[in-house]
Amino acid sequence: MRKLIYLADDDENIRGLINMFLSNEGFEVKSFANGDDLLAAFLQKPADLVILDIMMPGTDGLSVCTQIRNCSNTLIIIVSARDNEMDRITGITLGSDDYMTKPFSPMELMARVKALFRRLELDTGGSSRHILTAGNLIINAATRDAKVDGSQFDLTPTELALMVYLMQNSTRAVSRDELLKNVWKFDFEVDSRATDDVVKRLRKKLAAVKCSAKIESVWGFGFKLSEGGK
Amino acid sequence: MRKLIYLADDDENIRGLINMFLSNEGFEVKSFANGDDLLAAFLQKPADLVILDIMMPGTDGLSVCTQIRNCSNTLIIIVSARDNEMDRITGITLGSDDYMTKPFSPMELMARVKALFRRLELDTGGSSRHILTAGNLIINAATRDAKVDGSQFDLTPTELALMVYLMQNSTRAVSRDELLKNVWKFDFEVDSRATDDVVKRLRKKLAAVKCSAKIESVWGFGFKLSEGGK
DNA sequence: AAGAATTGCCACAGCTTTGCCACAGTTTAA
DNA sequence: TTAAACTGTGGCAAAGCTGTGGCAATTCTT
Repeated sequence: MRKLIYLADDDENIRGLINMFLSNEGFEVKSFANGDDLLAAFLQKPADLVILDIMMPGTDGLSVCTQIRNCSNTLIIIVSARDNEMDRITGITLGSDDYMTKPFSPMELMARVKALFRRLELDTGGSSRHILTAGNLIINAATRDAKVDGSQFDLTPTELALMVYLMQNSTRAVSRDELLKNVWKFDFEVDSRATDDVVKRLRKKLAAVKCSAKIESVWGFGFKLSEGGK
Repeated sequence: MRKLIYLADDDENIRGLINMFLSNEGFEVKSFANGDDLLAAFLQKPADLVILDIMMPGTDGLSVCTQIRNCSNTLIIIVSARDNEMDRITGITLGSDDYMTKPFSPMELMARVKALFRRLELDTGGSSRHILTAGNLIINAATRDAKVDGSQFDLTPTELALMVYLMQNSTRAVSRDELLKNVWKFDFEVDSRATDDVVKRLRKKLAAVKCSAKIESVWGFGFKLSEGGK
């Protein structure tokens, strides 16, 4: 799906220029002459990325940045004619993801916009990445390699799949149902303790190789990976 | 958990400087005099963020960047003495998340490092809209995390469900019947003091972790959450 | 085809949760 | 003031959940 980008700058030439470059790259762009209009539009329909000039009539870019960040995770780039250390630092600290000073190269802006979307992709859709880590455990899902402290050990297909799923979702607890659905591909409701069995075997193997990562039980729910004390 | 940062630069002064600043901010830093050493260490134990100089003896920073990006999602910042548009653009395009030119302000580097971690956090952790708060209590219904003042504590399934319901309806008092119907899924009329029991245990747990939010009884009706404190 | 590996299931033991009870303390209403 | 209704508390036992070892069916290997 095409990414939607909002742009606020009081200089019409700059708006046109950036708009052109971004559109050429396949982005959907909406530009605004001031921050208030952008904010209003954003509250109506959030964009995937926002580019804000600091000095604008009405609410300044930094305030708009804070307000957007208060209610959204959207990517934000701040652009400013003022170039001193303090401005950059406050700009970034206030919640923007990048800060560029005018005059800037449109090409560099393009590169940075793409870098931000790439980062978003890596962080969220990251299933394309095959190397997973948890504590001293490294699993390469592509080559089916599992290593602890550099020494390799074996996992069966199911064990590997379960481990990979837990590692891909290591920030949260995963329910047994979710595992049965996504690792076992059972669409229907089943009452099975298959998950417990695989976890049982995984725990034994991980302990045998002194892996710092542990599979913890979440009572009445499922499991959660813990990296284990550093 | 402390973030691990790898840093490669052939200038010992710069290594020391950056190392000092990052350490002061609570990061765990390991610095290397060239890219090859860093890459070797990274393959052994991946870091959370990598800072690469471009011009170094041995493999240059850009190649190291590409190699790391090939096998990992780690955050990468490229730092270079060369400052022209083309360098910046290729640097960012090759897979780094940010590009800074020397000489740079250590404070700005700090700000950008933190911005990258913040983005990572936004993309992975806080992404879900299931975060509920009441006083100093934070419950993430999706990850089943319950925290008071940042320290996590455990809730049983029923306790969690009841707490979430109360927090979702924190503006009003909730009757016992409503709780039995929506949390216990009892369709029929029952005379049960199950709610009181769970509330009893919840109160004990909340008090044990010095939670400012309290479950208040509404006489002859049910319960109501109060944020407490302030 | 025989042997090995994998994997789901079972049964049992041990632990946690949770609803219930009895009783004491509190609030409401007559 | 008193009785009735309601809530807080500790204990308890049934129900539910998890860890474990063993086992059998299936699949993979040789």
